[in-house]
Amino acid sequence: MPELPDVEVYRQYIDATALKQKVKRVQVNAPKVLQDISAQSLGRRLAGERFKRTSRRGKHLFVELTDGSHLLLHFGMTGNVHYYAGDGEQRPKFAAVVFTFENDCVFSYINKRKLGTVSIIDDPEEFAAENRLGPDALSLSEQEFLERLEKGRGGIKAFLMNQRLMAGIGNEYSDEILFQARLHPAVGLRSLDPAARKRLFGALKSVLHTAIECRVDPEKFPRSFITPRRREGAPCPRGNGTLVKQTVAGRSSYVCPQCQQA
DNA sequence: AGTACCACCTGACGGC
DNA sequence: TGCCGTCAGGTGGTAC
Repeated sequence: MPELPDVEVYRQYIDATALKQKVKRVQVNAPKVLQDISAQSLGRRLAGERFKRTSRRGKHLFVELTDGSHLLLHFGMTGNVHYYAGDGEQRPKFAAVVFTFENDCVFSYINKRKLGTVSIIDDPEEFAAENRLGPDALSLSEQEFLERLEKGRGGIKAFLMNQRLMAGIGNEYSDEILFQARLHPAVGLRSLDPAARKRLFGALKSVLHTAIECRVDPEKFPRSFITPRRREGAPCPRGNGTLVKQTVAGRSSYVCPQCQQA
């Protein structure tokens, strides 16, 4: 799940729960997710620190600590977070890293497939530069977006998912954006006319904003979205036919052949 | 520069 | 019910 809207909702969730709490101890159940840090030193770095404030860039979530360093969370394909009272509720399944606070509440970084990342970094900006992460997709102006479009050469779906051009869009939301913009994912950037370019930018913003407003709950998504019915043979929300699945940019993609011409 | 493919991990699901 | 193959919303490396 975790693309930009999901990670934004996780961020808001942390703000509403674990923020300002002081860490008592850290338990690492899946050392695999730790990057450039041992379980022991993660615990040492965090003990006594508070979760001061959160930020996000694309699919990366940062929690600033009292000492100015940042806890970095990336969720891969199966990451999630959960906060609960330590005594009553039982530890969620697949809890990879568990943070216990002074108030005995628990913040859990969950990751079933362990493809995510937990680390401590000095500075998110520096991290983004080192990893060549593009600007957050929601902070991108139309002009910046169009400039990037003009420089690109490949297919439109690969463009949207390229984290170096803009950060945050993954497989699922790229399909939704392209459906809303009525563009086929395999269309080459250079064949897009100005109206299509503008439409794409509008769809990008509205899809991401809408998903966040709905707290990424597919049941709350507008009827016009394909995400809640993301499977082959599902009806096109515009009543134009049925969705088909095809591989584009190496990923499973769902398109309405009537609305989205190749 | 862009794409295609593999690897990383492990669970969920459908078919037999 | 049980086993097996297939697929999964991310990312990074490698090889064209």
